[in-house]
Amino acid sequence: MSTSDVRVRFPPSPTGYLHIGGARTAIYNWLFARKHGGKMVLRIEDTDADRSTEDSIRGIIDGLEWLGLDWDEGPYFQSAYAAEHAAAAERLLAQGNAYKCFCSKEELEARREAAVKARADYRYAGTCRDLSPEEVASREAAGAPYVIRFKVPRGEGGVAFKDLVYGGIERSYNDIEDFVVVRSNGQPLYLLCNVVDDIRDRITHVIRGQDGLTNTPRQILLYRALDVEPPTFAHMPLTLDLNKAKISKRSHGEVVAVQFYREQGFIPWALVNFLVLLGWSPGDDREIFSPEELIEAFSLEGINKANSIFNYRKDDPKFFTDPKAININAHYLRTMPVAQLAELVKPVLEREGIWDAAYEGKKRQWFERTLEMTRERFHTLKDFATLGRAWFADDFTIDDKARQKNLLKHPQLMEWLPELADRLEALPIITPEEAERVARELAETHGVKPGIPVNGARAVITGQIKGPSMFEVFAHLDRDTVIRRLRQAPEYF
RNA sequence: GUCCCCAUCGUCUAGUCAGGUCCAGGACACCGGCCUUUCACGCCGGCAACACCGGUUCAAAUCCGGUUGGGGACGCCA
Repeated sequence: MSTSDVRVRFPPSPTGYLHIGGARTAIYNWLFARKHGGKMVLRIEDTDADRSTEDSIRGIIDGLEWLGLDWDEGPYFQSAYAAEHAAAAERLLAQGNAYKCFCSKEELEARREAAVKARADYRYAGTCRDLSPEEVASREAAGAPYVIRFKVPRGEGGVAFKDLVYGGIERSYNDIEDFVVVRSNGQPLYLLCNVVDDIRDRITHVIRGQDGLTNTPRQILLYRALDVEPPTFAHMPLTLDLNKAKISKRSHGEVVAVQFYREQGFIPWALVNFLVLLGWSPGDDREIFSPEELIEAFSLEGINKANSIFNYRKDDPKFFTDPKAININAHYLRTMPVAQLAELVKPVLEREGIWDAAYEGKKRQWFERTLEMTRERFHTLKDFATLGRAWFADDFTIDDKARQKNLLKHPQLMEWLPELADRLEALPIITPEEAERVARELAETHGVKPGIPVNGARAVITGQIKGPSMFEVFAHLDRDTVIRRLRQAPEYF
């Protein structure tokens, strides 16, 4: 097989949002396709009609697009191929690979419950497996509803396959029950639809979560019955929470949704970079990858077999998601080309109503310099509009700690700060050097350490307790703004 | 309960397939120091793991068996 024959698929069911676990599956598929010059197919598994609305589909696609994961074909919709699914079921029936089962749902459920109660193993007993054609015909004629079950081989032997992550997997026939492929209402089930779709889409590699591992032997049986060579399988470990439970929106909330990261000011690629590391490693110490580097480094062999844990603590005051994710995002924030960062900050400021069109015009340089000065201590794009608000707008609020520690502690600042304003105003042009000189002179005049007036100025000018060198700030910010905010200092006391 | 899978620092992981170079390396988080007008960045240092028991071997995180623990599947969901 030439490498360009690789075809993978990402088949989400529409849920209205992209789950980070799903995103991780998409990422691995995408990387594998890109690495081998293959194609990725997006297929929406919308057979469950009540869950599939236009909005719920949109949510998935939005998430993928935001992450920058592109696909080569699709989106295809599973529901569009109902006729093919039904035809496959007919074929299985005609070939004797499947049979009609008239057992009632209630009856089966009762048996299952009894088995659970008796702590026994439950499996369909095969009651209808050997019904005579006459019997089948008469029940059908009587209008008895039936499902179609796959006829799993009986006796010795089993299904074996080589998983690209887990290695050899084997399951004996005896452990596989005659599973249902078509509902009593005539609708084929996922197991069959999925196989039929993968055959039609000529999928060569199925890369999916480990929760699909037990489906694989049954699906291989389906491939065989349909006389098609099964694809290669690669199952990836799951992502769990700190209690080793599956992460879900129901129990963990928005943190599991990709959209949440967009709202929180994540850089899309940073999230991809974080997610790919959750269960995969290049085999060396690298952790930060450009898309090209990641495609180059990626391989299914690097996927870990053990489940990984998404290190998220609900209500953690310091980290709103896995600390490593935030760290990686912060890394990109402070190292990416500033022009590129500007593109990402723009919508954030726009949303807050503090964007100035001149930032793309004559204030472009000033804007980019501002980003450079502030990004060192920010973690998300949102920080530019919150912690960094004073750089772009007058409606910032002063941090309480900054007010307590750098202002109220030194009541004389009520006079010193306006005095600093006077001294700065007297300068023909405020340079960092000149600003430092006048600030130090002022401190000396009053016999205090320079840090006192300087940090007081930081509080009233930036609203923060921390930030870049204030001498740089005096010179960088609009002269009138600096002087005005210093003169307003007494208002904070 | 049955079947399948897994097991290295708090978390993500390297090392396991080809046993010795590993009294186990990196990253995040945490703690300390340096730098500094502040904080961050950066740099330096610290804390911290081979689940347990047995076997094979001159030698085991690495191979084998068992135990324990965890996860997944067991739907007329996808």
